[in-house]
Amino acid sequence: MTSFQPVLRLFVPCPLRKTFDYLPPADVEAYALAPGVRLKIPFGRRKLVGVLLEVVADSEVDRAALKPAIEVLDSEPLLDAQLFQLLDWASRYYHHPVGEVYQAALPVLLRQGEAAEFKGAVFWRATAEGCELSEERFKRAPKQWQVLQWLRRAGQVSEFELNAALENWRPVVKRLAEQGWVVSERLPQMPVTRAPVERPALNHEQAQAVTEISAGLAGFHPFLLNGITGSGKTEVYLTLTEQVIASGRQVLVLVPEIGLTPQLVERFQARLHVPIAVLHSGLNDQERLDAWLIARAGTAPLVIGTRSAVLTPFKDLGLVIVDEEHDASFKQQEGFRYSGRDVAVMRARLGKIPVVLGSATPSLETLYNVAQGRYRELRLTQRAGNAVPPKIHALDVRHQPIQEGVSRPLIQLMRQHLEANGQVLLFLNRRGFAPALLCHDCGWSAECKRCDTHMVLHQADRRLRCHHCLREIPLMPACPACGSAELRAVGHGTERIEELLKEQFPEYPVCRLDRDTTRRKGSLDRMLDEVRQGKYRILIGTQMIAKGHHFPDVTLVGILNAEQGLYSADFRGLERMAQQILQVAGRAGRMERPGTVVMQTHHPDHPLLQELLGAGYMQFAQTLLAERRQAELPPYTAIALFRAEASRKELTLSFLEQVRDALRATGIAEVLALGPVMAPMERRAGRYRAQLLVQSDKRSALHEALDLALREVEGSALGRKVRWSLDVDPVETF
DNA sequence: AACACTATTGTC
DNA sequence: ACAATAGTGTTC
Repeated sequence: MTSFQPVLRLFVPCPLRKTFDYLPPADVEAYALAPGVRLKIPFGRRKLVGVLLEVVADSEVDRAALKPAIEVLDSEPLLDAQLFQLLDWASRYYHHPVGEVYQAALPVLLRQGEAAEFKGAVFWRATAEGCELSEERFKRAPKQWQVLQWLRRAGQVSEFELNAALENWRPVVKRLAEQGWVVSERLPQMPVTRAPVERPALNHEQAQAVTEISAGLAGFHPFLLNGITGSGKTEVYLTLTEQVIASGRQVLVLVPEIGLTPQLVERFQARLHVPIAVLHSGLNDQERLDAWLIARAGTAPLVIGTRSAVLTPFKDLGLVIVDEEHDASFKQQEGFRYSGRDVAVMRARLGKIPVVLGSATPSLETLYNVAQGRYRELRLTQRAGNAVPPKIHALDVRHQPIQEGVSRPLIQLMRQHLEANGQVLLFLNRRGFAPALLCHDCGWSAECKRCDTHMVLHQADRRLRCHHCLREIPLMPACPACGSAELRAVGHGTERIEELLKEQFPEYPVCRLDRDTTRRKGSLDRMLDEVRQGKYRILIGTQMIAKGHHFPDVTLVGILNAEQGLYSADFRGLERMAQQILQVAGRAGRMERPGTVVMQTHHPDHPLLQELLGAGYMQFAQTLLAERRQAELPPYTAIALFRAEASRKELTLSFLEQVRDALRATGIAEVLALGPVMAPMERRAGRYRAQLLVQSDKRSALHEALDLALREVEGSALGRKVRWSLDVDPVETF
């Protein structure tokens, strides 16, 4: 029997590597439907929202097995042809089920079938009563006063602007609204900020960079903007963004996940008189949908966002900027494991527009692309105002009395700087009080029951925590093995250093910045403000302080344990260490007085460390690249990693052996399957973890082998018992 | 993944 | 005898 009714081919949000065919809903003319519209469909016993890929004359599936879709949800396609191309590429490149890739491109509310309709922006304004209040009333509520002043000054402020400028402003505004001092209304138009702007003059290098990039605005041109901290990369972004927006096109700025560097957003806001859509993790579903919709409609000429913003639809995208391109947080670490940076480059290629990758410490991948002539490098080597970049000194701590992780010479140096009225910043990438608890009498140590790791002592709340599975138990008064009371904290975390510093420098207030002290929303911002206002003189923190934020009054930076990167099991350990050291070093000082940066080390003679501190990052990176070439590691080869975990060790291993055998059975000689090996931390959260490394010097061969092997492995019985994933271009190899 | 169906073990 | 539950199969 033949039927002339056409068939709808859909992407369905489920982890199967295929599309699904449906009949059109009753009374719907299939050929009138454009690819990119959503449909509600029955799927098994559930109802899901799928995205139309195409309308086809016939299905390979038996027609009798086709179900009709329930309803069409959109009159216009949500995703355009170019985004289709991008998502299709991403699903093939990362070997991730298409349906889930499409899902990742839609805001939650659209996945749930909500209407894709922008209902207008919510504006807040001060009431007559609110306008009469004086600062007196807000002695105990400075945040409320700040917001109220802003609303009074601006007349009305949209939630987009509030989102962009303030973290966690909702409770503050809610308080004001309860008092009847502010009210909100929904207006159909988008906000436009006013306020005069100053444009600082560009130095020669900045101007050169702008000229070169804007000469390439009409086509795909990838650039590396390689600029040391303080060299004014942002000014280049701003100038380019102004140009592109003036020409009527949109700009996408991607930033790593670091509270979205409010400072960066502020600078864009102060400069551009246009609505900005900000996309970050702090938005609720409605806010996220609104931002997505105004980007798609073109109402927001500028979109600033983290990783997932690279999948946002645009009306007319003219430029992509990826700030801090080396940052590992551009790589999604679960599910659809894409790299926001790499997808951004592909997006620019498909859109025939330039992409600017900015960094003070570019990734080896990007430097390699420059060396290959694929990316054009633009360097910014001068700090604004002719400031000198800080020199990093290695402080030999061998044979030095080390008190709680801070050596005596460093303590003395701190005292000098504090007495000279400077602020001091210490960097230690380990939170908690001590990374281990040991019984001095019998040698027992506190291990996590579910992971192969020590429990970390958190002294302040007298608990032991596992930083890998989040399990926690109260601190025991005596050794559970021998009953001795001699339990000793071994090693140092930020909490312990804080305690030491308070003891050593009772006259100087100490601030600790780590995940434990900034758990509450907005508290990081508040503490950073207090630091900048000089409320604290000594700052101790984890990598949280290394990114984005700048502390002009800091004159001394002490790096306590960065050298552990020298022993990292991960092949990116050294690269990461170098980037971290330079990022931390760049936090200090202002133009007139560059900061002193001191790094404690047991290996002052280590050739790599000497090269980094002496010759600088670029030279160091060349050495690392040579090593990578020797070891046949990325960027000289392409790698992918199969990870597996299961409650039984043999299960994970035999699954990965099956994958390995499937890879070998493809007969593709250029592809090597290495392993499986157990993860460095074999057991985590009670499950055994292992991995299989797949490597090839031909990326196409790697993809082909992965495709074939996946087909083999996917339906296997073992594959269902084991939790597994495939990570193409992994940034973390465990 | 989410859900349902089937075989299996545990419990009164 | 029945229920909690581990193992399997299916999704146009």
